[in-house]
Amino acid sequence: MSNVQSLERALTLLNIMSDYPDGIQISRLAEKAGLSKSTIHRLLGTLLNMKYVTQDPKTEKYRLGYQVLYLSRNITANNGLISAARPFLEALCEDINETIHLCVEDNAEVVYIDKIESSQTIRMYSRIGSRNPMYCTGVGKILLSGMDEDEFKQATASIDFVKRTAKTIDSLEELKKEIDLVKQQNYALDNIENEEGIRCIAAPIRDFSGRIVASFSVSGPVHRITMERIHDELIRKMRETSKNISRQLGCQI
Amino acid sequence: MSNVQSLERALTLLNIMSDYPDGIQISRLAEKAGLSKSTIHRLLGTLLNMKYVTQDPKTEKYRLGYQVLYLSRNITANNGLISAARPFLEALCEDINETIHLCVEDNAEVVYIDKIESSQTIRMYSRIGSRNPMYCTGVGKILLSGMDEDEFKQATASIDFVKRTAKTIDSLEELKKEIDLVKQQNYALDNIENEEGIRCIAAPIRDFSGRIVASFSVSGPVHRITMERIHDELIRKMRETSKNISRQLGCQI
DNA sequence: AAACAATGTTCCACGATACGGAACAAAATA
DNA sequence: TATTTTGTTCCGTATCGTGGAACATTGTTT
Repeated sequence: MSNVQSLERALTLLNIMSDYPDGIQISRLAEKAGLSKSTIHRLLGTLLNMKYVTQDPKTEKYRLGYQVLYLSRNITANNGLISAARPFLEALCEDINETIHLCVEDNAEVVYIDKIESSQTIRMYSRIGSRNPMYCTGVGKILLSGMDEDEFKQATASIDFVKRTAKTIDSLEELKKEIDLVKQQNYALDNIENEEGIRCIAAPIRDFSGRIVASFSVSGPVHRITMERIHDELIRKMRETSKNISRQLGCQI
Repeated sequence: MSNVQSLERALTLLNIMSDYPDGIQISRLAEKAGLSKSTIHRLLGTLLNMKYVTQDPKTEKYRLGYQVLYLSRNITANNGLISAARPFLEALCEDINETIHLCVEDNAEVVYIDKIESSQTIRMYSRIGSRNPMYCTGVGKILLSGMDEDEFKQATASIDFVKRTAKTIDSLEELKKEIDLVKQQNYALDNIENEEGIRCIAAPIRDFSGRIVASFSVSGPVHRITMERIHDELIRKMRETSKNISRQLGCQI
């Protein structure tokens, strides 16, 4: 049940390195990872040979290698989705000028698989590939609302409800109620439930069979994403975009 | 000097999995990798825990996980090359208003590491991190032209020449001739050799030692990228930009 | 339905292999 | 020049990864 030690360590090194796009030296890596230099050195040797890491020819620091890009090129299970959705999300972004995220579910979490940035100076911090719980995000609620009973049970079985803000949902009963609401209105809010000062509205993306396969969201600071704006403008535009992308995927609704 | 066994094996599994975007089961992996099922199972366990791999909830097949996306996000972000080249490429794009790509070689393929989009409505489809063969692209020819004999041999040893269009180069002899030409003129064309209706011109980027470390290209539909325009305008402007970026990297030429 | 095949998972004893301290080399800093 | 920091190599040890075997589960064939 425990991890393969050397592998876990090496992957941790990759994770760390991804935070240092300009490279990082062995000693720092040793500190960060809490490992001896010789261990790091050995693991880096293999990572270098396998092209998962490169050594900057000038600074001699270690950086992630292009093999990682090579891998990511074929996470195409959702690549079709991403390229289908992008033009619509870009149009929406241009229209409302707020950050937009595209998400899918993975292991009962929300994963951000694409992102369109607004030109606003105050931007969301987020990162493609990063994760969030489902119970406190609009995109998560949407994905939950598309699940059948079994899937829902599994996805919510081991939730550790943490009150991230005053408004965070913190019980299963409450969550179930909320999801019922989401099913009715066909959009979901994260009304300052995940991060202080951030409000967010999300809508579903359905495939040919009508199943919800992804969700997208508009998020931003509460003073820009007001409840008025949501009702006057955003709900309508989200529905529009939701319908357009879903149609692109063959959804007949 | 030898690799950490378990790590090398696990990375090989990732490489294999990247060829199966819809997932692959343990037994197939065992075949492909020449390892026992139990070993694969154990390694996959750690890869799953670290989110480098996911298991498709329906088919139970294993696919690359989103952690790989997370990693790849920042590879391109601050590559010194990219940030050095970007302002020049942006200026060039603004000037000629066509899509521009920045590429490096990796594993005998061209990898697109940056892209500047024109405001034209008819755009190239491409994606950062995607790959193309070297023999049928302008950027590839440039990178080949910068290789010494050994490197060239290795990069061209296992080319599978596919006639993507009527004009695609489809033999090693022809390719060698073409590369000799490229060396002389210091730019390369993809004259509708990769994709129907698309023409492209590429130029090298050299580092402090004069070595070609990257290439960039202007591509677009043949009716905009005409041979006249190439000779009257583009060759000159590409040379200019090539020189400027290379100087930025310390190249003295 | 029964027999069979293929696949995924768990267990375990063995020994190969990954481990980290130490010692060394090289470079940066004082 | 002395001193600290960083990268690399070496090696004895015990830990950790290994693959076979046995079991469980599912799908296929007769």
